[in-house]
Amino acid sequence: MRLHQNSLHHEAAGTLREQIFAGLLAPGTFLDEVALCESLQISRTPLREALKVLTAEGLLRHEPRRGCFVSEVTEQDLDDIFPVIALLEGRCAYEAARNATDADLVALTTLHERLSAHAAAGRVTDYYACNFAIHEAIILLANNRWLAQAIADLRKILKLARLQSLGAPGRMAQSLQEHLTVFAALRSRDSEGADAAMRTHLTRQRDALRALSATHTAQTSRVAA
Amino acid sequence: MRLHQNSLHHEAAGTLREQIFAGLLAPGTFLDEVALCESLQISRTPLREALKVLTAEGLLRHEPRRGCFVSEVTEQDLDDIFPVIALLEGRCAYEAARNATDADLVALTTLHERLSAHAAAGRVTDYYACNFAIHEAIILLANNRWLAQAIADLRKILKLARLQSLGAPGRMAQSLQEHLTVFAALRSRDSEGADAAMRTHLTRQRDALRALSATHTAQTSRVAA
DNA sequence: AGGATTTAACTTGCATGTTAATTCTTACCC
DNA sequence: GGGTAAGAATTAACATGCAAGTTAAATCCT
Repeated sequence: MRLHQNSLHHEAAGTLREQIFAGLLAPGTFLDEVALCESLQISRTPLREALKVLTAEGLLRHEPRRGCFVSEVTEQDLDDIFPVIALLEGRCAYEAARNATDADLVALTTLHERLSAHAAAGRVTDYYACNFAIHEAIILLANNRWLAQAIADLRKILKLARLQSLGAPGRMAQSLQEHLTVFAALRSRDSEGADAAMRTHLTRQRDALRALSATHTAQTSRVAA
Repeated sequence: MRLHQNSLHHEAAGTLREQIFAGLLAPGTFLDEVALCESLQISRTPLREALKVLTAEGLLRHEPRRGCFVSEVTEQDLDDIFPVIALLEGRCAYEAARNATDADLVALTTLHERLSAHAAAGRVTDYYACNFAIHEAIILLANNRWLAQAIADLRKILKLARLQSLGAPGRMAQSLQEHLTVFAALRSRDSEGADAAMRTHLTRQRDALRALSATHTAQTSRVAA
């Protein structure tokens, strides 16, 4: 009857993951099995298998005999995660500087031209997407499956937190400059420089975020007062 | 009737994980669901949930409509994983040098005394265990949940490969010296030095392993010839 | 009236039945 | 004799039913 190209639990895990990233399932919310079964139009078995997968990924937290809840990401988690990603993506930049072919550099040039254009025009969403593409490209150039995996695992948690650091005034321009510095190092095959520049970029990203959340909490407490 | 302290799928995942690490389920072997159900005395549902968890961890590989197989670790994987672990545990040593209290250093002193004794007496198994305890201690001292998680994820894959690098002649003595170098840096709060020493230690570990596998393949091919 | 205890509704967790896809076997045709 | 196609067996994937545990409300006792 039905074409089982991909298994249902795999599909379910995918859609739930997207819903979590989209904020439809916010951190802390309880996941009612039967309700999700109705919404996904599947039975409880594949759904429960999907929940196990997402729990193993760290997106959900499982309390025995209580059920699953969307994981919550604290500021402490961000303080822990960002330095690790900086280390790992720094390493990617290091390797990328050694591995990149001329064709790779041409492709990266195009991406950076687009990034500059988006920054100049103030297109935040496009900037996010292009920024993401550049990071992905550099990770691919590192050509290390497990390095990429480790980064992906941690970035999943960040995605769950739905950070929007570019909201800080001037952050997009600063981010662009950092990216151009990384790219300059890549072009001149300066692996150490690329490593350092990428670590700086991600450290600054965390700083921008922290500043933003500080002003935000200050605002909310001012409203509360 | 039965006390459901831990759920069955959780228990099953644990025992299967141990069986994989112990080599009872060797890389490449197919996991027959009904056979495992009999051996674990559980039904197919919790078993399948356990398989999903282990697949997410990377210990198993899942082929749609075919089933699960124990993951195989190639030399390429080792070449990819070791540098990443070196980076991450290096960072742990860096943080540990800054975080360790005097009491922590006393505990580490005891562990290193034991490590030296095991090395002097040639007790390989005890050396492994003590070596592992020291690595764990330093990871804990780094006090970064996600850094520890990333390391644990990668070490799981290494455990699956059942590496025994201490088989190389003189490796245990060399390993001991490297550990003592790391510890000296920790004691003098030299975070950069601790980082570098730990990275060196793990790089050498990979080298010892590569040399060992080279002699092994040379031997087997000699036998085959 | 306030607190403790019992009980009922609900939900998770496990077992088993059912379906459908893949693979292996076998027979048949070229 | 080799290759292909049809069919049978195997089994992964899904649905459903049942049992046990948790939560919360209602009743009873002090």
